[in-house]
Amino acid sequence: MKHSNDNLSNPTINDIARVAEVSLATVDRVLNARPGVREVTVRKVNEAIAELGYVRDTAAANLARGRVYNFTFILPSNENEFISLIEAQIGLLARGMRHERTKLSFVRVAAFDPMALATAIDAVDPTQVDGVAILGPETPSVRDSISHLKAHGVTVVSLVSDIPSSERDNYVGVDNIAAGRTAAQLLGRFLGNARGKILVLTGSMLARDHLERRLGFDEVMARDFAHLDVLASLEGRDDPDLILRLLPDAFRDNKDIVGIYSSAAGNDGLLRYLDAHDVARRPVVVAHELTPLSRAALAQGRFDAVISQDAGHLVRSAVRIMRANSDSMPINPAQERIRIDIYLKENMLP
Amino acid sequence: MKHSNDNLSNPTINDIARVAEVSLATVDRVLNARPGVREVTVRKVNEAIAELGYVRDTAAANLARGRVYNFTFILPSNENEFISLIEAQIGLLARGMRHERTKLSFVRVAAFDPMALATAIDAVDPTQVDGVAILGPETPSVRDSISHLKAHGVTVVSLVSDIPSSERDNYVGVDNIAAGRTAAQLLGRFLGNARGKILVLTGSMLARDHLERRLGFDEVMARDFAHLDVLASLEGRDDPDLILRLLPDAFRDNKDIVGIYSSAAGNDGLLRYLDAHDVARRPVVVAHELTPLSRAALAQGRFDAVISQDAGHLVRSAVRIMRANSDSMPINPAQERIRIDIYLKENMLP
DNA sequence: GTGAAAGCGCTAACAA
DNA sequence: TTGTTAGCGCTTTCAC
Repeated sequence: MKHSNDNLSNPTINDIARVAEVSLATVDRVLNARPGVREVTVRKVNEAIAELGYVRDTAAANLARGRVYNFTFILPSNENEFISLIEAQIGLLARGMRHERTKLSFVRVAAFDPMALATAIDAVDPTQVDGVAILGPETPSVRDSISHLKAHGVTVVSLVSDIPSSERDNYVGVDNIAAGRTAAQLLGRFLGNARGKILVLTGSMLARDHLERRLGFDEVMARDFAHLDVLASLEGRDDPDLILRLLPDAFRDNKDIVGIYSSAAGNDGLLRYLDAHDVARRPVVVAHELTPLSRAALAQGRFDAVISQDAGHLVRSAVRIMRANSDSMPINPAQERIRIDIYLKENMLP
Repeated sequence: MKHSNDNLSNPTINDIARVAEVSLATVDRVLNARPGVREVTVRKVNEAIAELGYVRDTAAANLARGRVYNFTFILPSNENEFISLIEAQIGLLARGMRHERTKLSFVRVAAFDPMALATAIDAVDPTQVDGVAILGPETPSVRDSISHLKAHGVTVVSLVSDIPSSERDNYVGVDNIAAGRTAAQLLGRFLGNARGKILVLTGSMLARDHLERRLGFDEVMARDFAHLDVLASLEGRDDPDLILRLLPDAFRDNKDIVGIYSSAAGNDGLLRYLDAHDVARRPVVVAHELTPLSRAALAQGRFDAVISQDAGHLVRSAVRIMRANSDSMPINPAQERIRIDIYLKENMLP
């Protein structure tokens, strides 16, 4: 039982030109919506395109154009292993795509600082850049800057943390509400019938991804694990030192912490605290993003599970989407859906 | 702080020809290792290539060649939701790649039948096909058939279940030992301090993926959960009806089954049994592959976790690898590493 | 408004 | 053994 797909060669603009009885140049003008073609001619060409089922060969088009894609990532500049991972993947992909007419660059701006981010977005030169991927807070100023960019024909995607109220073309990242739900389910199940309090570490109330995680977390905690007492979020601003300073109070005020959900960055602070204060009954810890640090913590049993998203996939996906948008080509949503990865000590591999 | 990557235009064969003081045709001959070029000339050209850091523009090359890639998948023909998912992804990708000079087809052969598989591999016409992806058992006859294919210049990848003793170019699928370890960890943790027996359903002793999963599962069970009693594998041959017939005996002989690891296909049989025999204390169930059935079971709380691998990624990866191999181009191992996905009810999404 | 022709980077006859 | 030339599918001057 064989299934094959035998449409020998696809139609080219030559075929269109012949059927529509016009020249190559005219077909090209219609194809690229260039002005200066009579209505009638446009229709003739479009009919031929429909009739033959023509699809443009993007590779050939880019070759002829000498087109070069220019994409920029705007990332937070704080110390953050996960962001470093993304940065590394950008560099890696950039090397690989130098010979595919695609240039990647990145800028780092102060974290959780909407004005700095807006300024960075405004600094993008629409004549030089085809697409921008933004990782940052969702605020009116950021929305305005994105709007400005869009008005100048730049494609914009939000990365890791969505900015749905803006005119961004796509969001590249996990469903953070579902990620929070997953963390809750894992923590709840791993705790078995233990009772006590759950400490939640977050980054910033400005960060939509952090808020969404908390939302999903609370939902499942309330629904499936009502016997556990979830504390208010500790806002660590992704800063290990700040977290280290915040934790003593939290543990003094709450003697019976049985679980910790570290929903943002700065895990180093948490680990340092736990190591120093060898708590009698080690709490079950679920953290975010597989990085060298969380990987080690997982291996040593200091973290029980890590919810993550693949930095390589994130970057490749963002670039594929920006490229497709630049060419007004469709994307494959299944390929671009970033999965919520769950890592236990056993499946984190090399 | 901006990082950019400014090597304006890349060198072309024209540049090589000029530097090496030869014609375009000669450069092409060297590039494609065609015969009939003097040693000295070859060296001159290669030096120019190295000096200029030339990298061939594959898109342009394929355009000139009119090259069409032809890849075939050989899949088992039993009723199996996961295989159907793969098949669907092949169809989907085939449609998308019709305009990228890539043709995909598939054949289905009897499952767990090395001779049928070998026959199917032998039936591949090396003059028509550039690459073959094989999902099937690892036996001497299969190895020989693969060897024959390789000798005729066809690229071969193993899919889902590896065939490492063969000359296959790559394996596309998860690390099944790690998958088994993960299942054990999940099952063990979810069981808390419950005690009793663990039922393991497998497909066939011929299937390397099934064997590897069992291996990893036993390893972690013995190490971390020695208080649980893991039973011998029940060989269900991925057949729901067979599984349904096997289960009553298993449950009669073992009154205290607290956990089930369904490591292969045929989940429908397991679910039907569990529904019909409403066991007092529902065992914790970890199964493999996210399919419509296992998805529903997760949502309803009949499965506690599902270990999976993304069918779309599997197919895209196999095609990318076969394409790269056909062009003797490097692959990006990070992009091709198939992740062990863990699904709970909370993160399976649409 | 429309068309002819050159050319993007590479390959493949065919000559020499 | 090497070079010349046409052409893959598309874009882009520059004429008409």
